[in-house]
Amino acid sequence: MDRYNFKIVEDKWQKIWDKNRSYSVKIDKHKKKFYCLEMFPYPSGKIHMGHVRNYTIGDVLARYKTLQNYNVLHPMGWDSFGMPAENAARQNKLDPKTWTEKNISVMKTQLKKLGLSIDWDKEISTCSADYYKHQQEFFLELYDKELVYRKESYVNWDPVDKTVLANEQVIDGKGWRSGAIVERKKLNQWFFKITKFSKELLESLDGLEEWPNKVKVMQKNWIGRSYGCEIKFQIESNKKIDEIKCYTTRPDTLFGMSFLALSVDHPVSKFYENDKEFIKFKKECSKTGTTEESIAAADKLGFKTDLLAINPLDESIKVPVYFANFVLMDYGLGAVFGCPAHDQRDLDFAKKYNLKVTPVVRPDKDKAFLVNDKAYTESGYLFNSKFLDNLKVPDESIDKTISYLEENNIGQKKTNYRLKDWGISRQRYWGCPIPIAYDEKNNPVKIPKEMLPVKLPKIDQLNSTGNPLDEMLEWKNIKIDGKQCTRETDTLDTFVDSSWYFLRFCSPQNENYGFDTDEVKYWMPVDQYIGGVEHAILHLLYSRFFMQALSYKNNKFDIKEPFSGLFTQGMVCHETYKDQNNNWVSPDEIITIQGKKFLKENEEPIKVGASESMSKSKKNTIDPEKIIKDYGADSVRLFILSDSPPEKDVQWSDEGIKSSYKFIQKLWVLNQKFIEEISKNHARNHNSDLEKITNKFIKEITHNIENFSYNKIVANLHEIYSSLNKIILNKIEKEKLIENYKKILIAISPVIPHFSNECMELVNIKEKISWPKVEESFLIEDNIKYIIQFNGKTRKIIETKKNISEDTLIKKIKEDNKLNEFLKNKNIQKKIFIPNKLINIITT
RNA sequence: GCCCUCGUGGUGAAAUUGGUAGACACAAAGGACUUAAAAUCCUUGCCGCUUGCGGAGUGCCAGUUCGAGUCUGGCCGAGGGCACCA
Repeated sequence: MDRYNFKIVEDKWQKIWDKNRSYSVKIDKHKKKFYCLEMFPYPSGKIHMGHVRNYTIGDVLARYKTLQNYNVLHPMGWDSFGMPAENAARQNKLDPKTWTEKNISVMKTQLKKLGLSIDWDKEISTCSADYYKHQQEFFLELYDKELVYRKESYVNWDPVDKTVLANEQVIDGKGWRSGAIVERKKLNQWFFKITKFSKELLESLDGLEEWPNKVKVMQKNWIGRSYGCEIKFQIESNKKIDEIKCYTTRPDTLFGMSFLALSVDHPVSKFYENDKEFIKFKKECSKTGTTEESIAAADKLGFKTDLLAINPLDESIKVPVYFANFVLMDYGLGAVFGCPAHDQRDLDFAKKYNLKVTPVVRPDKDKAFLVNDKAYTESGYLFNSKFLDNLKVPDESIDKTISYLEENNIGQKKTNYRLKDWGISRQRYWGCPIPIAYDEKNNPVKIPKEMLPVKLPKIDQLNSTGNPLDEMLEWKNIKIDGKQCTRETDTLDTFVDSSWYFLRFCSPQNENYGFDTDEVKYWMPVDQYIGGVEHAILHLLYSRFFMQALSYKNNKFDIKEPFSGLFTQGMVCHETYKDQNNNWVSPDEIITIQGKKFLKENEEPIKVGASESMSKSKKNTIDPEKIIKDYGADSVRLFILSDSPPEKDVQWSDEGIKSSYKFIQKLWVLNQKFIEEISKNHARNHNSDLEKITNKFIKEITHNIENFSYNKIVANLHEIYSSLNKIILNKIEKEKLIENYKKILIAISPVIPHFSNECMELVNIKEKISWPKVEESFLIEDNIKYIIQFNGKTRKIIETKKNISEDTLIKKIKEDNKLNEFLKNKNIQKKIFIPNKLINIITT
């Protein structure tokens, strides 16, 4: 028998699919559509195992849906703007474009070797002007709808690299690349008004039934809605301040107020901008502003003003006003009233500055209650609160207090969101230029539509620091309507690129606009989106915002949610290895002798560490290209799906991939047995279990694909192999054998497409294939396995005819030598009889 | 601190509505074939007594039930998210 030569077979089928453009699709209104999308890759150089897993999961689904006669859109593109290209360009002294394009071509070849059913005619790349031209139009569209604005805001500034850093690029207060201490710098930045849609983005999460709950919860928390109240405080002062407004979720604790705290950036701070002590205090506050943990752990600091705030519920109570380091300007109103008894931060602050602690909520109505070191935040009843006394906290107390405040024009009910507007300016070269210029008075001017795209100027070599666009005077200076202007040199955050690419895939060549309305109407929304959970908030929230923004004031576009189904896959992990000096060692440098691992070089023993997600720094990566070369794409696909459910992490192992490879070889042997068997001319049997086995398999595999239980599909493959292998030489009727074998080959084709296509060709399946239907009639069992329990313990499983009566079953039990023993000298107290399943006999 | 998820053999995991716990694999051990090795095939979760059978068993402790991996409450542990959000 021949061995299965995956090299020849896989290459052959990939060429056929390419040549026939087998996966190119067009709108077909007679067919149901299915849009299957995996998060597109950043072209960093080579594909990694994470990509392999992501795209295999998507490909199984796309192939399955195609076999179910859906019109399947399964495209691929490149998220090709971004920092790694700039960094690589700086290091290697070349143009980011050259580097990016080279990577794309390498990775495209690699992806093709995985045998993915991708419509390559729809390939897009976000760094191409054909793509970002439309993004610039969208920017201007949102600008016209007042969903884009410019304001001064603080950024993380790396003074050495002269660039803005994202929060996650600041490690312990230092730039990740330069190591310089990051400064807080105020810059003019462009923002998308994502907060305008806070309510919609939050509330429509409930309609996303095919999203993982985890992701919805994360987005909910991120948007962070709270219900509360704005309260006006009259101020006693010699300055021109008459009132300060605070936001609170606990207006019912107002009688417990003992101070008012303001953010150092609060408008009132302008009265203190010449106060030396205040300037010193403000500086002190900004020092503790780097990592989030340090903020949380930081001491409460305050600066006492000469102002007094009047309690609006009792004008005789006057409390001091402080600036405090724990009050944030960009949440609520940048001012809070302090109620130490019922808020831990306020209590810490009050202790430090010797302020009054007046409890106003107590757990029991009539018992005395004191607060010592721990603020009381539980439910209870109001006291020390005059006319509010005895209200139930929080059920009555909050609403009643708000009503009172509203009636007396002191406060107003208010819903607040934690979500902040999306800052989209990046002081970077390799990104989409913002289509704006500034006139002589520095007012922003839109670049007219006919002057789009604003192309990124070519660059031979990036300097080591800063944004080269700043220095390109020829490019920067531009005349708009005869007026001399200067271009915006910031580029857009690359998350903007990925916020609408799924629309572009519907009509990637459309020139007039980012997408063709008919195409988008047909294909959108994405039925199944698949990617890593690390994008749970940013990318997925931004994309949802983009749909809100496009449909806002636009009657031609009404897609509010881009992804109706979402699946977040786990990571690919591998054991980690260290040598005797605790240096990371890569799996290729190791040999295994009798289950123990040694360094190839000098046979020094290796310390085996925990399995962790593959990363270059831990040297535990496995190169998919090499694995495909050694074992073939089908083996890799099979292994990456086996063992762990796709939403969990999977352990890569050498043994595992080898066993997948062997399994495909076994299937090949089986295929040869089949060919030989049908060529024989011997007498054949009428009866066989083949239909039962096949239909059970089809039923299970269908159920498992529908539920993303891909690890179970692999188990199904092993099971069908084993059952088929047992009966294939049983002289089954030829037609029956062929028909069932064909169904099996089709059902395994989404997972191992090259192999099954080759087999189908060899066994002469030529007609158009589609997903086999389960014929339930074959699954009806005549015999039933009865579980026989005594006192809840299973003692035996006996096979009987279907639908026998309880009495008949009892009779059978009494006839059974073993079971009879359990009835000897016992009284039957009770019987639980579940027809065709189980009997539980309770004896005493 | 708050929120979410998860605890099943040596390992990754199955168990669709509460009804045979450990499917399917990996590893290890033993066996078969072989002059030998590789490859292949078979057996093996634990504790007891020779096949067979019995007992315990799904992080821990209770509860509901004829019956709990699955449902309820409490505790312990791991992972993830948010974090001075008023």
